[in-house]
Amino acid sequence: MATIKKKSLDLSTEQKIKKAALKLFTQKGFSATRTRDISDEAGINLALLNYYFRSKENLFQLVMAEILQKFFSGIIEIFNDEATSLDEKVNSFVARYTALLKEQPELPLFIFHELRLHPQKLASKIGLSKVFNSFFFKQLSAEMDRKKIAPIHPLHYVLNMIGMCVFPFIAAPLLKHIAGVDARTFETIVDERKVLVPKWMKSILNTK
Amino acid sequence: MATIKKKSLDLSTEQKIKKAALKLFTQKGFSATRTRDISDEAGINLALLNYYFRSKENLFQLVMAEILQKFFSGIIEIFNDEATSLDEKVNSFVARYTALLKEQPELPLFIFHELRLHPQKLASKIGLSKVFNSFFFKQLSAEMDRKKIAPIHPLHYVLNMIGMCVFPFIAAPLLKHIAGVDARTFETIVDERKVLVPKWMKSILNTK
DNA sequence: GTCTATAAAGTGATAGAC
DNA sequence: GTCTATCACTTTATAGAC
Repeated sequence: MATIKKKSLDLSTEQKIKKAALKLFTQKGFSATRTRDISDEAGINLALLNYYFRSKENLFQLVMAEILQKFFSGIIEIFNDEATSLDEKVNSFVARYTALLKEQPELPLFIFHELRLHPQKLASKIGLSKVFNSFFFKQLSAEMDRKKIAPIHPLHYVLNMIGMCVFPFIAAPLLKHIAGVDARTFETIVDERKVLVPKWMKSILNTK
Repeated sequence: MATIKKKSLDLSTEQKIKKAALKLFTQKGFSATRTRDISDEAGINLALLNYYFRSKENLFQLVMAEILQKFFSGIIEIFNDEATSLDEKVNSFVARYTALLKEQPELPLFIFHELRLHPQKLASKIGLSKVFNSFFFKQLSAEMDRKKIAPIHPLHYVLNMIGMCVFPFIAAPLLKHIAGVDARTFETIVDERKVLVPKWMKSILNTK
């Protein structure tokens, strides 16, 4: 009992602040989030936020770095795996990102929103240079060669795959609050897509 | 020469403010936009903003109403046209929204972002109740009946169609500033999709 | 490390002259 | 209608006691 693992109830002050910041930044974005909101959410004093992180901006950068790392590392990893087929990569991608997004549904809207406001500042935190000459792209080219159909720019394929996984979560507020889709139906849809998206991606490769 | 049409250079003060507000709100969102930014952009005095629109909030509501109307009226219109086939509707939708988004690429990210923050406040401004029993949905059901394949929830189909058009513009900051896709390539991709998306939508209907 | 109090700057809005 | 000046309030950040 000398050293016990940290429970969610007894986080360090620093961790409490980061957790609260993660939640509020992703929900409301950088500009709409007040440092007081964060300190309240964390259940600590406002001054402690600056004691630990110096500034709101600095706290944001730290949280953002973790989020971007978490969000994009999966793509690199899957795309560069030389042991898996194209189909397997699509399956992995869809399964992994659907799971991630069910856990943190606000992530895509948050990331793309902030990315638009500060593209330069965040660019250094994302290593995506390896994507375009990844093993995935080679496999994709080979597959299009093998078929008799007219090849498409690989970007089309990636946009479709990512978009099909991510867009439902971007459109979720619209679906739920305006189109009247209930939470139950939304979850069913998302789950069905884990099977459907890979099928559609195959049929896209066969479209002439 | 007595009455001449308004040129973009001699807009009324009220119009100048609305134009500036539209630009800045869509670029940065409500929270990150300062009323001073708007007055500067419009080339007028800050006090005039409140003289004409009473408050930032009020100006936002007005601008937002126009944006939402512009963005969603097209869907209703196309979906309820009983004179066109399913394929024609998809073609119309893709052509119309691609053109709209090439003109105002920030629209989707802005709309979905604000929609998430104030779903209730904006819900009344969007009439989407008619979508789910639209003629489009009836045609879609009929088409899936006619084919021998297992039918999918119509929401899958709509999410794919809208997502395939809209997602490239949501991902644009990522593509341009992080993945290194130049503006020229991006435009080519978007233009190619005007032809490709309808094809893919057909093949999705044939996927078993 | 944590708190209270407060400084310093930003931001929406208005009064009042022209 | 348009401007300058300014108010009232919010928000980030820090100083200093404990």
